[in-house]
Amino acid sequence: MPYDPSAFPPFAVTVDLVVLTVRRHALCALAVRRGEQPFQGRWALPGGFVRIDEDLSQAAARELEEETGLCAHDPSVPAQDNGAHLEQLATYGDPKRDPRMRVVSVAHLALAPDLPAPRAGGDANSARWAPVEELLQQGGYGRDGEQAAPLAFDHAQILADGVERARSKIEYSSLATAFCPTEFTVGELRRVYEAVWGVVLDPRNFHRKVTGTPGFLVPTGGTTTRQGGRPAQLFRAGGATLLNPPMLRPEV
Amino acid sequence: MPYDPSAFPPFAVTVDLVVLTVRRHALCALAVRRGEQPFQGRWALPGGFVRIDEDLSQAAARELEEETGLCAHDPSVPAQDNGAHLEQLATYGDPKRDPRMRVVSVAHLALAPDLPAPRAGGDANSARWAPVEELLQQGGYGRDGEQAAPLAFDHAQILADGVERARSKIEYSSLATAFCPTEFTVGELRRVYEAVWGVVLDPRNFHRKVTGTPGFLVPTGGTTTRQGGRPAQLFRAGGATLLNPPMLRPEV
DNA sequence: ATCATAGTCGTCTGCCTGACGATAAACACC
DNA sequence: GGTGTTTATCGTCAGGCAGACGACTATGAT
Repeated sequence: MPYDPSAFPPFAVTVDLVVLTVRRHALCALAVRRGEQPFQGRWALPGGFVRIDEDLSQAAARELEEETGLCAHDPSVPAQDNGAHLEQLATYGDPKRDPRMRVVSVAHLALAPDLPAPRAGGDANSARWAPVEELLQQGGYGRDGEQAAPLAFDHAQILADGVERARSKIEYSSLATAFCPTEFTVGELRRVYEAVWGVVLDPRNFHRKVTGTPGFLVPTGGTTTRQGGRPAQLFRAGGATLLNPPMLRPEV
Repeated sequence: MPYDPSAFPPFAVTVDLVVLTVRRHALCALAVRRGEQPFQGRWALPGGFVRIDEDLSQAAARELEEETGLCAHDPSVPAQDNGAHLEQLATYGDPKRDPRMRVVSVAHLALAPDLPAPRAGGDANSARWAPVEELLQQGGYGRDGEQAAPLAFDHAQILADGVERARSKIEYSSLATAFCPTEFTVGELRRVYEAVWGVVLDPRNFHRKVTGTPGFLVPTGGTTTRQGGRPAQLFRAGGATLLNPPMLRPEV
């Protein structure tokens, strides 16, 4: 097929973000309220156009920083600053996914600790953390009795794919630590797994597993009682990124 | 950020294909020779522009059919026709990846059985199956003593990502059967694993594992001696797509 | 002082895997 | 027809790991 630079069909390319965190024992995602048509007033995933001189991961990091103030954490740099984990998720390009024009969206997945409060230009009403089940249930009712309209565009599918990626990835990688602050306890890490998977885990077997996996956790020497009860050892994420053998999700 | 439909930067969107098969005990990928600048005469992955009214997966299936005659196998349809497995891999959008213009490429991964001979408009010289190590080694020499120039664009990276995806995915899914004909023996399936992973597996433990995993293999009742030696039972791929527990790749 | 809460260490049992012996059924060759 | 070679298939055994669960420890609350 002969190549003609002027003949290619023009596309708009965007990045959409699935930003996940764990709050109050629930897996939550960042949602923003749309100010314009289409889907005006509906909740959507944060995102925006890729600039012409910008790499896809740069665009995703920029959008993440604009929406949350989080600094994207490059996976190739093991130094754990206060940044979030960011990785490409999948690309969505159905011709009818945006009624205005042909848009291809490269979705990214970000995992962040609980700390940050959402900010969207200072308008607290236009961005929020919402439990993923609330965002994904179609036609149900939200926490305040508000009608839970489905997410705009195909964002429900994107969110579902991102959640599934996160659920499976913490099985065989140390990525669950991305949901924790720099220093955390085994119990806090266990509550992350419980929230993401929606299950209850045995504290003793979990403790044996994570402390027995070399490179997963590094003790800092300190302890804390911020969860109540007996003081717990504080850990930092170790250098290992792949868990072998993996942490198995209980079946069904 | 106000939305202006005339203001978005225009991108070209393409699909590139990593088509893998197992031939002569080696994992091979489909490569096509470029007829135009840039990278004229170099080997590249097959691919092309996404049409304006076409979904990404449709475009990938169309390119796959054009290059190999293979019919894409929709993963949601368990009926195993003579089609290949096809899934989205990742999207590559470095601003400098194509010197001519801004191109975002949505790479797809296809797994096919050995049978098909490459065809690219009847020109046998412009398409071939090449062992992936040969395509990935930079500056080495190919089988015929031909200088093995690196693949065009960022296709070496795309191919490496596709190979790694295939290697890890056959661990926990039944996808290795996509490399086999409709009916196959346990030994043939084992040779697929050995070729993809580049290891040697114990035939006895492998046999126990795959025949003991419910839903993985369904005996057809027939036998064959096409591999020599004692007749082997013939199997078909079962309905199970996820292997639990997974098939573990030997370490190092 | 007592209780509730959370963390940590052990034990036991069953399952799975890796290593490897043994047997079975075809073909090639003499 | 024997003999060797090749591949398939079944069995055995020991070690590792996970699930179930008992026991003990160290804090704060009342």
